[in-house]
Amino acid sequence: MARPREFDEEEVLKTTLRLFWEKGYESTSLSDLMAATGLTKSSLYKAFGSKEELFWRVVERYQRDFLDFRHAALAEPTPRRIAERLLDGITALHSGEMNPVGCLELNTALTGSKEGEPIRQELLRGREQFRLRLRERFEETMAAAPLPPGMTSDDAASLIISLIQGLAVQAKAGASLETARRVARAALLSWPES
Amino acid sequence: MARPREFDEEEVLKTTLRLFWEKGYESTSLSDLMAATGLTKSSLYKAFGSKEELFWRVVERYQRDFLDFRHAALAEPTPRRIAERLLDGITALHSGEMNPVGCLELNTALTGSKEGEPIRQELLRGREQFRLRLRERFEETMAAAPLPPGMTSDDAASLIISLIQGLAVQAKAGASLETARRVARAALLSWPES
DNA sequence: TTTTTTATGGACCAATCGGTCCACTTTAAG
DNA sequence: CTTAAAGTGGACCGATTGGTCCATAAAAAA
Repeated sequence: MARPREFDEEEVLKTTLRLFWEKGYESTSLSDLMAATGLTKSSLYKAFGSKEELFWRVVERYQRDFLDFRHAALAEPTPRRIAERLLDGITALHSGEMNPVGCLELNTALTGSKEGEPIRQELLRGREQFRLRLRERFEETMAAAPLPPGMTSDDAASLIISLIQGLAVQAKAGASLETARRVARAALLSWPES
Repeated sequence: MARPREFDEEEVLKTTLRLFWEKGYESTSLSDLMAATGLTKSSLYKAFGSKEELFWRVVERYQRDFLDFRHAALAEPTPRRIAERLLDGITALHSGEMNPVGCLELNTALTGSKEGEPIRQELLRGREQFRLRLRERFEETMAAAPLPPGMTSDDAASLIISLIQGLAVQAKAGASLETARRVARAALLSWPES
């Protein structure tokens, strides 16, 4: 019963996702968002509340649309298969032609002003939560196929997380798809086949 | 033949190193630097030229004082020993009680405004240069002791670099010394002892 | 057609950014 | 003692930051 939106919210979220992904939260300015979406500040704030709320909407979409491979990976029946699918998924994510390089969350989480600290903390919490889920799955599946001898599920989870972050940094630095693939393959050399 | 400095340049560089290290280049403001050093903008600019020139002075010191373990590592006689010393060095760096967490260069290199782009590119160049030196040393020393079977010197160098970056991210996220040590050990499980 | 409700454009805000400028001080050389 | 050179403090600069406010526009409900 009022004036209708002149823009497509989905479209705007898609556009802002690309921006935040590429530059992280703090380095993406309202001006950037306005220029990329064609919207005015008023429309953005009316529709999304604030820069931060818009960001969280975007993170939600990011996880749903681009980090979905994590669920499939965790469902695999052996440690090696889990690790493989995780590293493959990350590699594919970073080499997607249409995707900005790097990881939205990592690009946001590393540095920034004091104002951005709560956001970084929150992202960090999510990452640690995933690490715990990964460790749990390693624990559950190491009966089906062992981890590399001498490696605990905790070691393995931390190692894989470190590799994922490392690959994200490399991607941001311009590493090629082949490089990422070879790193992933090399990292798993000692992981027993199921 | 003029008025003498009222501050110790070494001391100022030490202080600004800590700031840039913790927050990266762009997230460290002139106000931060002034507050931490007790100097005015005039003194800083007179002594160092600009924020960027000061930053490069600081990077120089960082590499000299904190990244020196890389030289020792590259001088080791086998691939595994090289990799070990690199990962140990990074682990020690990130767990130093007096050090800010994370890596000065990584904290600067990931995101920022368009103005900071040249700085990020330059840091990136240095990183790639080190990767090439590492690959070269793997190539030279793999006669003395082999790399893990199926891993080329290029794979190995990219893998170790990825791990180093990953460990830096983890450190920034608050990972403990023990965690870092276990990741390093786990990563090298399949590397033949010399 | 009038009223109500929402959307939009743009002016405006204080705070902060890196950087410049200049008056003033302090020292050593002459 | 004068002069020249360098250091210092602080006012000032334009640009940019995220965010607010209000007048106007548009459409559905009455």
